[in-house]
Amino acid sequence: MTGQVRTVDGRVAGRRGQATRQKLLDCLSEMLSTEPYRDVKVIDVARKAGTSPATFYQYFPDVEGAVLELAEEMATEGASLTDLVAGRSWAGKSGWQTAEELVDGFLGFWRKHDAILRVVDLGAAEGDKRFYKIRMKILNAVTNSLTDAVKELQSKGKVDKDVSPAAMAGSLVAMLAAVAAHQKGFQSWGVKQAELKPSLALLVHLGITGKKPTK
Amino acid sequence: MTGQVRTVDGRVAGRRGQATRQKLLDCLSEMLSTEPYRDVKVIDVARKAGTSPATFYQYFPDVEGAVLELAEEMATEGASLTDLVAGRSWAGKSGWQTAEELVDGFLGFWRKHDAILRVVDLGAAEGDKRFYKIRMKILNAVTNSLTDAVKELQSKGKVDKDVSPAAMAGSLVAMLAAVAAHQKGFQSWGVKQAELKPSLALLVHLGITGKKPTK
DNA sequence: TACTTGTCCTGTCATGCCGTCAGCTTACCG
DNA sequence: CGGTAAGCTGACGGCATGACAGGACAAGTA
Repeated sequence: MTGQVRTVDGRVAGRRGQATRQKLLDCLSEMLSTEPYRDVKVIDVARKAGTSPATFYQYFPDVEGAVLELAEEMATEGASLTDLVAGRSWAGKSGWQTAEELVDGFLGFWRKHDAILRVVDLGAAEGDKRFYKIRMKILNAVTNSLTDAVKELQSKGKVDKDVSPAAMAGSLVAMLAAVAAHQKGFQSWGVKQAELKPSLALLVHLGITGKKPTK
Repeated sequence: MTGQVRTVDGRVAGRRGQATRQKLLDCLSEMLSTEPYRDVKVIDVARKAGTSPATFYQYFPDVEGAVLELAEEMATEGASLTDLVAGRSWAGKSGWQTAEELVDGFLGFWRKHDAILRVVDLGAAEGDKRFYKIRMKILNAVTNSLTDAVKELQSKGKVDKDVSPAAMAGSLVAMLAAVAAHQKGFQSWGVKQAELKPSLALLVHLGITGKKPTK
């Protein structure tokens, strides 16, 4: 699927080249989690990786290009988020469990990749289609599954027909993403994770099934 | 409350100075809505305002400093968001109306200030306390009111005791903020505003009262 | 009108990052 | 051993940054 890794000027990267490239990505990733995106400079990344700026430009057009690469990587891993919803039951006790595990898995994924996700979020909000696409790729994994769940419940007459499945699923996923992005903020405000998760799970359950969960 | 406007080197700004300062802020605001935050340069803002970079540095320490100024301005205006919740009823039809108007007001405010809010969001997510404080100031207006609403309904026995009012309110507000921030994204994905708002209002109503609304 | 005072703006400069290129070193292969 | 392509870097013009000193300007005073 993905062709060979290539340098900006078209050469195919060999073993050594790929290693250098990866090292640059690793350093960039680390820098993103320790200082503002706006202040990340090519020269700093290069220095940290023990190489020169010119080398950086051999593998990436600019910082944004490298960030996109990191984001793609993460998005691929994010495909596994589908498993949090697909094929699960929303009835009775297992419905509550489904909601809880979805919240748990989502927050965990976000915490793991928070630095790069921040930048993706910004890019998407600024209207950059490339970032938006990546964001969709991650969120769609969950959104589509949730949309299907609502549709199915609707067809069984268990959920009001006037709810738009896509809009409901989208809203819930946006909520999860937002809370996940500001986890630290919530904490410093006095709201503990232990309280946050049940609220989120409750909202997810209410939104999908329209009913209070049986725990 | 706010003392006199001062330049970086301590002089008090007169009428002309304040006008220049404001013009710089206006131009910065406009630039933020037309290009990525990362690419906004002092020299561009100055050029746009018909002045020189040196003038910019007389009023602001850097771009971030100026953005903070814009954000403070907006936060002050955002205090009026409290009115969307304070003193409203959550019972019966008026409860549904409260939810609808909250969603409407919130999305409107966000759309009006989307450019600056993006940057505030990023700053907050990156852990910058100054931005986080501003974000709180805006969201708290709504969050606190919602928290009170939940507490009151709990005391009347209408809502389960095991729900944390703060966590629930915080989650809902985070959802509204997130959806608001990605309004354009939703649209381009095929979800229309007309479908989005009812879903959000429904979730708000469900979250606060625990019950389906009567429309 | 000429002078004074304080505000306001800009020309200029040292510094540092950006992005590119030519050219050197290294690795692989016949 | 020589050829070829990959891999890396020093160096350079260009531009943004941030500081300063000094000029332009408005308003009050004699």
